[in-house]
Amino acid sequence: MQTVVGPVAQRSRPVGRARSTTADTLGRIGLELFIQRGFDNVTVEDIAEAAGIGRRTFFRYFPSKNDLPWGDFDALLCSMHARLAAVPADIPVFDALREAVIDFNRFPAEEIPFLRQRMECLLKTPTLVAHSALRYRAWRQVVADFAAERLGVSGSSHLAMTLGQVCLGISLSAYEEWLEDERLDLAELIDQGFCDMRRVFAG
Amino acid sequence: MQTVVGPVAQRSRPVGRARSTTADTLGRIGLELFIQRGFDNVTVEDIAEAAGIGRRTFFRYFPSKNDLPWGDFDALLCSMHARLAAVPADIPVFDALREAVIDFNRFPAEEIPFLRQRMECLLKTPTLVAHSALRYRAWRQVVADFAAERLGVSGSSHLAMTLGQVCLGISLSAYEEWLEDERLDLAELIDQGFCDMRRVFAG
DNA sequence: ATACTATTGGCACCCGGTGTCGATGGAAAG
DNA sequence: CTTTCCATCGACACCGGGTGCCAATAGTAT
Repeated sequence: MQTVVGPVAQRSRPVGRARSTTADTLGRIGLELFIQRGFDNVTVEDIAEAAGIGRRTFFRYFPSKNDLPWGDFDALLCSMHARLAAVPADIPVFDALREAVIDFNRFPAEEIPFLRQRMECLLKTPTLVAHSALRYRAWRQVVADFAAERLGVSGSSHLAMTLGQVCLGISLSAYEEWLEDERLDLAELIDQGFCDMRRVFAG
Repeated sequence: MQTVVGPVAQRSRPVGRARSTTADTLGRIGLELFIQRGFDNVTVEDIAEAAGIGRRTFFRYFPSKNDLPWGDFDALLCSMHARLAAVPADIPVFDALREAVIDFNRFPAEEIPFLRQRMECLLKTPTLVAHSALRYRAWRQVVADFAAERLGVSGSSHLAMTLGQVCLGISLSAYEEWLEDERLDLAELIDQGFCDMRRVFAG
């Protein structure tokens, strides 16, 4: 289940022709174009041309045009996994999830403007909204596995999977709200989402 | 935001050439093929041929191949809206949502086998999982609008949108579990999802 | 018979994505 | 320096989904 890499992963073996670019630079070039012209108004050929490579080669760095904006999703998954693992064992599950999700979505101030653009692209382009559903699946599983362990159930149990779905829902809702107003703070919105759900669900 | 219709909607005006099929029959023919051969192994041309129409005409009944399996989604939306409206005003929001979501997903026994096949197709075909994300948006909004009214906030407020996301998450999780075991009851799974979330979130 | 009109379906075309295969260019071995 | 090796590259052909265009079709109304 590889996300983004480049031909045959990055073995440091220096044999064969050198790669002509990296997934990272290709990703930046593509995202730049998406932000400027809109995802649907940029063809893969446009990106390839801007990067000075062939159209065919693009698909050796990204499995699809849709996969470009998320970049290295596996890294995000690892990040989320790490946040969850870092939560002390004596914290209740609700708080553990809340803390981890908030922490996962904390970014240094200088990255915020770029994050806004990236998420604007990801959450307002129908094609990408759809495609992202496939990526979210893996993220939910990371949450589900954690919740399962804490609650003493299987990682594929209904309870664990539902918690994964709910955490994702709270995150997405926070992002959508966040995109509506420059002044809002993402972490606060996520926290508010968790607390709102606690309030409504507790009656 | 039309989903499925057919050329120029169904005005009963009997002028011009008669339509050669309906979205409903076309949908049944297509779904049958998807279930038999798998979504990715059926081309639009296959469906058109099986229905005795041209490929071009298919796209006048469904905006895309992906839209076929959901059928008349607007009808589902209306159904969900009706369930929510039918819940007495003195019921707490949590219970109102739970009741409505459960009721929305209640089907007569004879439809269950077919529903299983349809949902199997919708939830296990990556292309359709992705595309469905676009449809879910409208469903969540129906939930959000209801929650907003009950809670005295705007339909686009963060709280209302989050409740929409969470209800959807609980539903999807229940469906995935349901598909794993023939003997499970969908309504019970959804109920369990709501109660589990109440339990975990209340601490 | 004629006029009118919505639907149809064929055609050309765009774009994303894939299989194939020869060309490329760089490191290591002779 | 030349040869060998080989991963990457890029061109080409091809497939399938989706769209604009337009003439042909098949009904009703006059």
